[in-house]
Amino acid sequence: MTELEKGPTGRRRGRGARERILSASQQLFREQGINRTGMNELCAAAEVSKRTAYQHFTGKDELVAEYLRRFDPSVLSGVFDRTDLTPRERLLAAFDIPPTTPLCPYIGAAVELNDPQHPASQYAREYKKAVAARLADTAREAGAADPEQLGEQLALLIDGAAARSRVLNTDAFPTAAAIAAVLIDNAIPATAGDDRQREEASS
Amino acid sequence: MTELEKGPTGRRRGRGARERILSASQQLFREQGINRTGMNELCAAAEVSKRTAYQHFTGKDELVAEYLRRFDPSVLSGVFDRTDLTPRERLLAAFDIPPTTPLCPYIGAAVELNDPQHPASQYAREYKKAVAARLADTAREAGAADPEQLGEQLALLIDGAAARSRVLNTDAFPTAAAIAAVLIDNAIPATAGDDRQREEASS
DNA sequence: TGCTATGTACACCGCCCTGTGTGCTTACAG
DNA sequence: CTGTAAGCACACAGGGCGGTGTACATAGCA
Repeated sequence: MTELEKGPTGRRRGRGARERILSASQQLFREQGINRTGMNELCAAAEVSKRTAYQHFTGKDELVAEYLRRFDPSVLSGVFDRTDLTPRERLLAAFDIPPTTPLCPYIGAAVELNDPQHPASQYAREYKKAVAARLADTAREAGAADPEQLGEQLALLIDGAAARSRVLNTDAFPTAAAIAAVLIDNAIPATAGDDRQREEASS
Repeated sequence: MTELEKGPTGRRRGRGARERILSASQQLFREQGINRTGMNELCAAAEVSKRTAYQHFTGKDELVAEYLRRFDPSVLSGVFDRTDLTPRERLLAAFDIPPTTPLCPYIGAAVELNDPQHPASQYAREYKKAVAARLADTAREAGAADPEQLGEQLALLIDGAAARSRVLNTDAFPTAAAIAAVLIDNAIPATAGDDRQREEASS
């Protein structure tokens, strides 16, 4: 999406089938899940010949891994890079995921693939660790006493909200945000150099 | 498992194929997931003829729903019924799920089936609500200011720990328990009639 | 203009899946 | 002992799946 993608050789000939394949993956894998989306269907949606798809990806497994790697982490990086917010606000903003996101695709992939060795599962693990690390960094910036712990806790809240939203078909992120607010206030010493306005989450 | 199961007619003839089928479901669906477990494999594991299986269940969907309905909620009821613990201890004990449980099967089913209308998905929703309700009851018993909110929050923590454990292949329940302790202490007024020993979770 | 990488169209393979049809055997109650 | 419900063995239908083979079309650079 961000930039016109080059083929495997890097010469960028043809008409960008690879991009269309990955774009269709984003939509279909998320809407229907990985296992319920066949390669035929995916290629039809991408308006790409099946043969072409298998010239770009050795198999569905590789495509799935690339799909996760390419997943636009709009929520993630979009929040952490905002300089208009204090660190504490950034931590809370991570829970503002309004209507979209049927389920964090990393959780979905881990469940559907059911194989920790699968490249996609490995990447999902890396991603989750990376999110926790960025949360920990921001927590440190916000002056948390134990930033690593707070980062891990907030990451768990995000995953909990995602999973619970999926099962119950409702938005659980407000609940998670309320918990996050409590944890953040508990973890940041009162003398931290941050604007500590106290906001109660009353639903 | 609890009681010898009767066939569809209730006469209990034969040699209890239905029980073996459900028992095998418990094992295989949990170990391998639902979609990755074929009926052939399942029947072989249950030492049951495929024909017999389809005489007990109209289809795999019905079997899956019954598998969830029959899932031994040892953690759930086992914890809530313990009278040797104070309400507060019972809330915390819900996070003592030591080694087992690859993933809460309800989350797994919701992800794998990807259909909110599926009977199993509907039951998963009911179950999750029931857990939150029992947590809320216990929270009320423990004297929480807003027991419904605390129940929902603790339920979210459990789901978060389950999901995160699955993706990262590590045990996230201690982290969730630490958060729970904070929430519980924050939600229960200091004057609540409960033993309030302060326990810090330092990992 | 031609060369080559890229993409196309579509039939096809082998596999595994859910689910059935059929005829036979066994357990158990009366 | 006998009738009947329960279970069994096994082949097979029908379909979707991931993936391939083949012959052909096109885009873009030299």
